[in-house]
Amino acid sequence: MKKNKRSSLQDIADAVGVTKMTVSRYLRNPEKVSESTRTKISAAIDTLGYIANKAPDLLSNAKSYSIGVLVPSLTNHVFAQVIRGIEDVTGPAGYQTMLAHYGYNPEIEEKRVEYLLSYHVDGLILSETTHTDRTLKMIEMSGVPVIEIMDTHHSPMQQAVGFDNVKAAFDMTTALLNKGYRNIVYIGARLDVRTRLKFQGYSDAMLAKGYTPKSVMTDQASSYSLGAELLQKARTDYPNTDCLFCTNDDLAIGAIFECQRNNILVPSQMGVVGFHGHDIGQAMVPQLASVITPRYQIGNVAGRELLSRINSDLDTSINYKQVIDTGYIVHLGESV
Amino acid sequence: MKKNKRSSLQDIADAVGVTKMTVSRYLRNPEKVSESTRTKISAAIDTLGYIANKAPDLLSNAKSYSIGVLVPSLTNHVFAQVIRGIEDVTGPAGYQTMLAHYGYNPEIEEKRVEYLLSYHVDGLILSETTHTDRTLKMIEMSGVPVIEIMDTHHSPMQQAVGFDNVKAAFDMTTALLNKGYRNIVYIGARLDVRTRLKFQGYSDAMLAKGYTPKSVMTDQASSYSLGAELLQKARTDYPNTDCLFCTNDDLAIGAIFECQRNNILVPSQMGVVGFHGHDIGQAMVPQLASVITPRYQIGNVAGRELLSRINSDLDTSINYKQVIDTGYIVHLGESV
DNA sequence: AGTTGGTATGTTACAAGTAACATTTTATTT
DNA sequence: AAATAAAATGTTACTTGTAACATACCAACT
Repeated sequence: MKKNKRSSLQDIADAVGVTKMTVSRYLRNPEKVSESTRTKISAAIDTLGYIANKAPDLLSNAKSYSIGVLVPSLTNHVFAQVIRGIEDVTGPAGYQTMLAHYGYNPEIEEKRVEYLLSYHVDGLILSETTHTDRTLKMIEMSGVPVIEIMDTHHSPMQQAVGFDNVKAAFDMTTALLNKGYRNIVYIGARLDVRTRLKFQGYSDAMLAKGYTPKSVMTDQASSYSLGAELLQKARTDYPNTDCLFCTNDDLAIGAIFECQRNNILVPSQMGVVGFHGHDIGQAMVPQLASVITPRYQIGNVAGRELLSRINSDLDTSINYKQVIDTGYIVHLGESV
Repeated sequence: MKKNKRSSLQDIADAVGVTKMTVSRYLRNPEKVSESTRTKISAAIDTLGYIANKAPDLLSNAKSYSIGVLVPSLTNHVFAQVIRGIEDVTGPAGYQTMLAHYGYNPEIEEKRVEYLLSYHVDGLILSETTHTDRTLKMIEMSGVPVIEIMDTHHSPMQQAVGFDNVKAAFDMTTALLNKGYRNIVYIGARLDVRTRLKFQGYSDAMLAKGYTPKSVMTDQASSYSLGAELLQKARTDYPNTDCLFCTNDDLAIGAIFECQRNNILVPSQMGVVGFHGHDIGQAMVPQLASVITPRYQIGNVAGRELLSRINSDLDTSINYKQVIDTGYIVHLGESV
């Protein structure tokens, strides 16, 4: 049994007894088609279940009204809010999001970018500042506007929206030192660029006040249970640890749970700090100290900027460098 | 300044001095092109940064090697694992995922389905069992295979992979009653189909043993803070509440935190149960009682089935009804 | 030299929809 | 009734890549 081919404009036209041009007009400017024809076409479309084909749009190089959004991971709660921020701007403007993820891997990112460009997305939002050479080349040649989100520490391809991870970690570490912590250990997982940047900020702050940076790092993916493990490792490696600066909230929360299981009082015996300020950390007891990052706003601004560049006549992809800093809030909560 | 148009096969051909057919051959069957031409084409492609255009694939009705995956929400952690399960099968087989979300709204789902079909996806995975008439029509006419995941309580369009939400809630409620709880209150948010199915299972179990179902419901989206609120509402509405059966882990965890803030002992003064068995609930203190659902496996099985139908010659979209039940585990943890 | 066979490359047609222009039909005016 | 304007519909050309067929070229053999 053969699959029933989906119906094209031609099929509708045949059913009604006009040319496909008339059907095309009906879809685009109904008022240019006579009342009687309109009724017949409408009925035929309902009966045959017509679905537009994107191919001609791509062919004629028209706008696809799609934007490509690349996030490293769907498990990472950070990006759900970023995406909401993007779509709250792009959706009402008639753009659909093509969402893909690449597991923090630049080679996979390259494949995803190629995929998105092969569908002629009108713009790209990337979550990384490091890319393969071919990724850079493809984007440059395609001429689509690109915005890199989350980190503004590096010089952007074209435009970046986010905050400075080094500075954020520096500020948080300084606040912890001011609170009296001295043996702060940095806890890192999935050694991606941002984890390294935060470690740098932490180290800078420690060294600035004459303390030694210490860290427990792994390339495993973050999880609550990993946070528990790394707390134990920190206490073994550095027995007088008085505070953990975790690269994200998941690790921090896992560490706090492990403290609870081992009757280590937080914050009096152990301070614990996360990064991003997720709901769960803010809802838990004790409330988690964290750097609260404006994820929704980052998405929102990125979406707005991207749209404005898509709708600009200028080729903004050439010789265009701009950084938009959305800031962050050092929030000390109850866990330090 | 005009945007630099992306290069086509024709541009490569012009640069080398052959026809685009030769370039096409180079990409598809390099051995059919002479050594010298091959070298020149390869160089030109590098220089011009050629990216394939998907349009001709769509036009010639060839397979797009894309599958559409529709999830209700990206915030809901349930689906991150489902997607991983899907892509672990479809990725190695050369399929890309077109991911979209619809905020639990059938009208938006309809738009997303239309969007995905306009890009000629080879198959669809939907997370819902209720759809608009037009959604059903479009899918039927397009002839693409569809799999509905998560719930198997309803009769599927074609094929469903998941578990029976009614039965799962019934089993959990029965386990709670066997443990001695009598005043179990059902806590529901975002009144989607699955929340209602679970409430039905809970009610059936309560009534079967002669107890009165009680519930606190809201159509707000789930969150940890909402769980805290609903705990308080349950205690106000039903002062002798001894256990909360929450429609998901987020609400349950929020409720437990609120108990901790109010010095209500869990489980001795209040049992709390969630649904889905997420990491966070399993890592926390006390470990959350929950119905552990095989989300990765659901995605995996759905992906496998979809691929097998895409690659089948038969038109499996007609007169095809199959339900694959992946089961679930009632896990009582430490919070009851 | 002429035939055969293989290799490399070219030509044409096609898929779906639309812009631009062309033609036909209908309505309105003189 | 003829002329004109306006409305409705049709025709052609174009976008990209590839299948199917056609041609050109060169080497090997009779």
